[in-house]
Amino acid sequence: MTLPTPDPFDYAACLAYLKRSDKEVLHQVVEERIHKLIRIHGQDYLIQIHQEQAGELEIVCLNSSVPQDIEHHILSYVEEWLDLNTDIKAFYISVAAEPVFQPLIERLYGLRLIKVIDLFEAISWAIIGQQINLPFAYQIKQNLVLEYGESKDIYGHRYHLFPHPQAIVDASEDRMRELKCSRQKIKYLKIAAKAILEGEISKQSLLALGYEEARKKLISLKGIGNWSANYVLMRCLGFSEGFPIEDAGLHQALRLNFHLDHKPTIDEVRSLTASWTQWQAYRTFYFWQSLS
DNA sequence: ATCCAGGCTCCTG
DNA sequence: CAGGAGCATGGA
Repeated sequence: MTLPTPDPFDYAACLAYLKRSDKEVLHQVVEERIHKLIRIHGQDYLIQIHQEQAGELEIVCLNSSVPQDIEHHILSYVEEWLDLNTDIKAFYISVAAEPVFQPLIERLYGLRLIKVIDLFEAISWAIIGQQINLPFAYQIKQNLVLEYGESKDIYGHRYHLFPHPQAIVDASEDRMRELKCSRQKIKYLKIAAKAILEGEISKQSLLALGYEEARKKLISLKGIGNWSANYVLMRCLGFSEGFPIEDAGLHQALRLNFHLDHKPTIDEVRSLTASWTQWQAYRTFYFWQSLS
């Protein structure tokens, strides 16, 4: 299968983002090729993504043949994952008058906002990441995936899916504590898992609500505050207004790019980002990338 | 050692 | 309603 890529699109920048933790177990990058196990209609496909030539991605399924009617599901998955349908030139135009973005755009030109497709994974990742450093968050996520996620052995390598919500609902608290989740995180993860199982929230229903109502709906879950809600809105649901303004990484990036001598207070953050009235998600993502 | 991490809830005054 | 404690662990 081949997938045409939009202009601009920087495959190397995607790879750099996807490779940012060696504790990532839900995909791997091997010699410029991305490998990921995805489940479609209960069937597992190990897909490999590679850019053979500019302007298109080659997608191969490594573990089975792909039925005709599944092909477009896989292509849609990759399109959404790598955010190929967003007009990022419009983003560049929108920030053209703001000097702080010029070096970022130059350096990250063609970088797209990599998504987390699965809603439960996105919410869980937000909960896991609350108030701890990123390496530790990756450690916890890896622990949970290895303990509760389904996996498949293919050609001598083990590929994992993020845990199904039911597996987290059923999980013992003691075991989750051993896997480095705090008592709070355990409670919040179980609440989110239950909400998804019971259909109280779903990707489709949140998308239909629109940004502001979806934000409120997410915050109505215990353990999901403004930061987590906006994180999910930007990384999973694709809302361009998604803006986790309380984010510690964003604050560091603001300090760096605005050459401040201290980490900005929340009021200073609001002031520095007062002009961010559109493309908040991409602005945040590019600021995050400026740190690495 | 002390402080801060891709925060949130709950409790105070 | 603003402000602060507590949560839990790891890295700088």
